[in-house]
Amino acid sequence: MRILPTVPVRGSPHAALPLRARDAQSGSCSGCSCGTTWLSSGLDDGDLGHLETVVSARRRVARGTMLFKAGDPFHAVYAVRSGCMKSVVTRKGGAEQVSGFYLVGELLGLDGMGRGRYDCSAIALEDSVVCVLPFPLVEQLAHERPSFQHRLYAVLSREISRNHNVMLLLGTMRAEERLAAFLLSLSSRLARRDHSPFEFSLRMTREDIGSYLGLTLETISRLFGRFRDAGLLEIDQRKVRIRDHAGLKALLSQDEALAG
Amino acid sequence: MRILPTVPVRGSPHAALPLRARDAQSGSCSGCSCGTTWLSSGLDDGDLGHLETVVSARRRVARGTMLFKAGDPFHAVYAVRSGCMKSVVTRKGGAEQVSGFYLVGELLGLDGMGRGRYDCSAIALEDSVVCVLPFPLVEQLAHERPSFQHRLYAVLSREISRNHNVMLLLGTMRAEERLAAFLLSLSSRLARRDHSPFEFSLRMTREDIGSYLGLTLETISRLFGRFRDAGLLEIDQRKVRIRDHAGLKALLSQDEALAG
DNA sequence: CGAATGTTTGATGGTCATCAATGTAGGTGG
DNA sequence: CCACCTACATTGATGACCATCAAACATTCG
Repeated sequence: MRILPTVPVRGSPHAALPLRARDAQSGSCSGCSCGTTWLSSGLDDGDLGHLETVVSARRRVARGTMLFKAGDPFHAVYAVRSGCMKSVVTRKGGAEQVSGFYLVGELLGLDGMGRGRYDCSAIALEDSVVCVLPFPLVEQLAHERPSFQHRLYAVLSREISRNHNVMLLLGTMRAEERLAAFLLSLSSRLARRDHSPFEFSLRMTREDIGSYLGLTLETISRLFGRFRDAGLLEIDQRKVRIRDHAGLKALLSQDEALAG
Repeated sequence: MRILPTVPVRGSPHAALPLRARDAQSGSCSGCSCGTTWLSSGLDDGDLGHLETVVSARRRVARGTMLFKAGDPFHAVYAVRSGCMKSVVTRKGGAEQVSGFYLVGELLGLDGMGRGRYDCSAIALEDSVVCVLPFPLVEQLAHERPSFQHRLYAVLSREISRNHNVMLLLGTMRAEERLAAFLLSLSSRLARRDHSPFEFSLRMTREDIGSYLGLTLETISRLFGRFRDAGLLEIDQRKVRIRDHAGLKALLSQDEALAG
């Protein structure tokens, strides 16, 4: 196996966590569950064993700071180990949009593979820790383990599918439906991580949500109010409690309900 | 090399073109330039040589018919050899949206790798021919040729980047900007295929364009009128002639122009 | 040629952005 | 501990932008 190129630490001045680096190099990364979500389903244990050799280090990202910036050279993919991140695309004109939120166990930075440069910036929504997966190593491991390879294709492709859903959301849904879809998606993603699907805390601001959904922060705020009044959910600042899951779902297929 | 699994022909009843199948199996696919666009840049000739072994067949797709349907099992990726295709995502509610247009030389079907099923349908905008790239073979070739592998990652990742741009478009641009962006993108993609960037013919209806841009067909029609009146372009039905390329570009960075 | 499909153009209104003002949490230093 | 400050959230008033509905026109195709 080729020697690990030291991963250049970029972006935030906080740098990598040196205290865990030795663990990582020895292949332990104990307690790091980052692999179990994005590559595990469908993998046998043998493949998971190899994943550890890819996790070369972890890195702490303080709230509000950038893990990487659009235009930075692409060296690694990251898995969120704790905390929460957002990715932001920027237009030449200067307009920005949140292009995704990344919860514990989810992967970010995949978009950088194409040009060799990240095309969006990653910013921590709260103090977070990510696992660094240097791309040359990912590539090599993929080459050695066909099932890992397959899994990697799947991850990339699923990112494309996810984007299709966002395009549908932005292109065809009205504000209410967008927020309902967003909340349901968040809920199910959290549920996958042994979190309650009905009670959680938003890590992002109304503005972030609005940007992601193509709406303004005021509209988001009003919608939360409307949802509360309709008995769909309770909301206190960022604490959300879903009261009527079915009701939220019903918002999505409204047109069908009327048509049928 | 493993034996080529016969590619199951799905979707349209038109099936594969038998007359060229022999060519393809012998590895010639003469005149098929589909590979030269999506995998060529940056590849040496040696790799291109291998591409031919992947192109197992071509398939004719009549205007308005489906190459594959959302939910169909994923077996192959397709490269447009002639004609033009669109992809369509469908919501459970029934709402549809055009998620992309594919010109000669471009790849479609990548989104199917994740779940093993296509998550959008591909429909021909005019009588078209596609090259069939059976996925097991693509995978195998990628495994054998690291540079091909790399190229494949790049293609997938670039699709993600492309989607980010569409999300930006749908999330932050107003109708005028969206159409300008669309026309400029089309223009530059055609230019890459030795086509004139200033004079071309739209293969899709106003409704398709509207769906893709998150607008209605009437809005598209009105915008074309406005662009014509502003001297930005000439348009006669589907024939477009760009008269003021800079003017179109200016529409995109409008806010910046005002801010700066 | 007729029928189907796609396009243009007009009138009207809904949805959501914008502007503006007030209210609330969370952190910091006196 | 309180006062303060900053960031975030709520709520209201107004109108822009674009969807919707409707009708006439053009083009393509069988």
